[in-house]
Amino acid sequence: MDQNSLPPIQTTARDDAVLKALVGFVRAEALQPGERLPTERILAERLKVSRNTVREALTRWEGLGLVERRQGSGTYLKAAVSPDMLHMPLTLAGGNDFTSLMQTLEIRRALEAEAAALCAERASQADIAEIARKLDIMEQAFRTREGMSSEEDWEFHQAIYRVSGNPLFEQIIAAMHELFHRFWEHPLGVRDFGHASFPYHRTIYECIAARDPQGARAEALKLIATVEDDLKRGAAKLKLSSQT
Amino acid sequence: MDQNSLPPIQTTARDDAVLKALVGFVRAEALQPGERLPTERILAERLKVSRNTVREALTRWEGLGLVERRQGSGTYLKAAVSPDMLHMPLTLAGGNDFTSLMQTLEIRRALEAEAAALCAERASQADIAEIARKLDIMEQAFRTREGMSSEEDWEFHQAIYRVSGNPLFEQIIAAMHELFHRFWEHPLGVRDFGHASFPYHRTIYECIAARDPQGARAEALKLIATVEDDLKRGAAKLKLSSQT
DNA sequence: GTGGTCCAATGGTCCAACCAATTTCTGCAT
DNA sequence: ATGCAGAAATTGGTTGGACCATTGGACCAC
Repeated sequence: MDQNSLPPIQTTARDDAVLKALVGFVRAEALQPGERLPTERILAERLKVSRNTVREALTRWEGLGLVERRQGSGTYLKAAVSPDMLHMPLTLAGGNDFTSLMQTLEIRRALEAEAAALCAERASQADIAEIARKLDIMEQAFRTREGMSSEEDWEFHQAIYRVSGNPLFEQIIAAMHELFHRFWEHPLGVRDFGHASFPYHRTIYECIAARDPQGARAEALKLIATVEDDLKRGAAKLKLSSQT
Repeated sequence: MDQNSLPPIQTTARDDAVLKALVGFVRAEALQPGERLPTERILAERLKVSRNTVREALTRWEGLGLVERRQGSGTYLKAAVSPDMLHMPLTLAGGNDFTSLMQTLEIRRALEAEAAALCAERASQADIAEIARKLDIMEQAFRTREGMSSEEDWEFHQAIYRVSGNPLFEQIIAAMHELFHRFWEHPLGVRDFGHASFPYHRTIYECIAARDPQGARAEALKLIATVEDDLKRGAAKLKLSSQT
């Protein structure tokens, strides 16, 4: 017997049902992000459930960033909803903590390499031209400002994720990038943070233009490795300075 | 008199305060994942807030995957908590269609390979023994039930993610695993789905036990490749059957 | 042991208020 | 009419109390 043939019975799932009904409502009314959805009291009455249950459901959506509640005003849609959304709550310990940054880099290393390889496989001529444009902008910003510009750098990488044909790359890395950003602004005392990664942007591009997935993957790995080195240097420096 | 002994009345953000207090409690008691935390009624009484407020707070933690509630039993810690956790709730508009599943597989391929490699680098003897145990259970389930058991298979992979030392692997892949589960409920007519992946579980383990990161990475890639093939076969079959 | 029954503990839901922030309306002075 | 301060209505946030459904252990008869 296959235990999968006996799915666990589910007698109650009130708040889940509320959310499902709410998805249906949003679609039926074609609600756009920013619009207000019915008050908790109305929802409770219409769905024939307690207001508490409605609140628990909305609390879940609020935690997922799908909705925003304003006391005295109402509850507002914050993002598009669809019947089969995939929720990926990521939690990592510590903010500027070295370990968590290193952990995000391990994830990014895996995804960046894969995205670069896929990009090299799938890029059209137009895609390659677009990436070249972002690369030029980044390189020019690097020369005029004499240092890595996180803004233009990010644009370049995003172009690669987009061309990879898989939107998940951009979304996942974007979530972690946000975390990285605050720290990027004021690096850990490493003056030329990210400097070493500069040349690899062009080598990645050249591999993509040459339709060389393995090369693109290798160059992406080298790029992340330089960032990891910078991070380790910064951590060592920080450790020294905190030893009074 | 110590003014710290006066519980400051925050007019707003009650449930946030509850979570902060809960973080303090978990650290003070050194609660490990899997352990039970106080009942809602006790928390409400101790923190001098309503039980509903406690519930809203716990609902948020449940949504973040930090905690699991079992009716009639209690609320259990599911992950380590720290005062300065960073949450990145990421919701993706997915679907049960072939394309979405393929996209999640591309992400999983990247992460699975990296996790296997890191695991091979970092595994202690105890870790290796634990993975061997999960592997045995899985192989036995395979033989007795003559087919891949998603439950035991998942346990094996989770063990690898855990040993990798980076909780993000488990978190991200777990979210995508959930999506796959839905799909498994509605099988695409491929009877022996996942069958081909079976032998690679042992080869991955052997590479890990031999502390061979590159080998582990290669075997993990082969495993994912078999799943991709199964998926493609299922999609082709579905396409045929839908052509009336 | 095995299988039942009972019972206390616990999360899930409900109700009916009241509080706090916000928005809307009202009415008066200009 | 206009502007604006204050009242009133609206809405999310909180409270306390009650009951239901599930769980898991204790106890008992067989």
